[in-house]
Amino acid sequence: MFSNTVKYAIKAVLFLAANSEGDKKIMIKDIAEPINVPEAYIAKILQDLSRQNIVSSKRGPKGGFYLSEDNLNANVLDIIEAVDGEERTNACLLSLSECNANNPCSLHNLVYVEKTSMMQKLKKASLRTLAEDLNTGKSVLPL
Amino acid sequence: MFSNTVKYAIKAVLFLAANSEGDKKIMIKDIAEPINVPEAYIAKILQDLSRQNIVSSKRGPKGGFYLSEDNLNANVLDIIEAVDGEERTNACLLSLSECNANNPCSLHNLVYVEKTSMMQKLKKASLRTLAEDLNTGKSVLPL
DNA sequence: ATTATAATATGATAAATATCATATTTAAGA
DNA sequence: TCTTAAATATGATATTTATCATATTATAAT
Repeated sequence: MFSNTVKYAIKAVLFLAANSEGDKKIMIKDIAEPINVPEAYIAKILQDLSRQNIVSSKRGPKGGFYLSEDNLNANVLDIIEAVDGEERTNACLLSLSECNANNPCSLHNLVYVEKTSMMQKLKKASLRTLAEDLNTGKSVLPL
Repeated sequence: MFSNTVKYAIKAVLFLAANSEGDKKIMIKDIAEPINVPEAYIAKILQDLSRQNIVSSKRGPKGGFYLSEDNLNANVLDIIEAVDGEERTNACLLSLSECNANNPCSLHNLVYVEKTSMMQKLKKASLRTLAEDLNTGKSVLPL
């Protein structure tokens, strides 16, 4: 469903959301280990997300990654689109360039409702909320 | 969402479903062109699907690919799983090995309903039905 | 039987994704 | 201001996915 990069990105951002309070910063190695993602790889992804203002960072001693209040208002779809590009999430399941109710691919009618609803859900849930779920034990971060 | 291979496989099989009546056979090149997929690539995919009894084939003159009555009873999920393997379709969105209601990843609660429902739909619709939609103009095959 | 035709098997190449490694830059603290 | 700690930038390697090419095998028709 999602690429490794997207999964890793989501995990890392949610880890930050759940673990950095205020402007407390977390180093790459302290992110990589608990979410079980190769350090150098998650570093590259976080650097990219930082450039795109999905996460915040500071270098030097006592530096690291964190989420600003603004960052916390983002949602999962924002992360997915930052990594994969928007076209990809909106793309037709069979890659028909113009796939819509008037010109539906064979799967469009079948799963359009579910697909749209899924995207909505991913867009509605803020990182703040998801972090709360993690901290109250309502959900867990993958190994 | 799906890999190119899966998309191509679905397109090719649906094309066969919609265009081979009875035991009329269609050659690779006459499949590749209308669905706009590289000939050598779709050849490889169809050979694989043939080995897995998703499609039927016959070599030599007047040979080609077709769907037996039995093949026509399959569904889209069968194709996806033949190409990608079953694990992949059932996998957790964040790759948590044990992701379920008791131990849900951060996205599980959020989209489990939609994801499950989508899989159900892909499983319920037989190739026969989807072919009919194509032939009655209710849906189109991607370019 | 021979020929022509079509899938099959196999392997080579290319492109994209994932992973590893490291020199450079920024900033804190002594 | 020097040292150290952190992200950043960059590029190399590996793996997977996608694509191309071709020799082999089966079969219909002559």
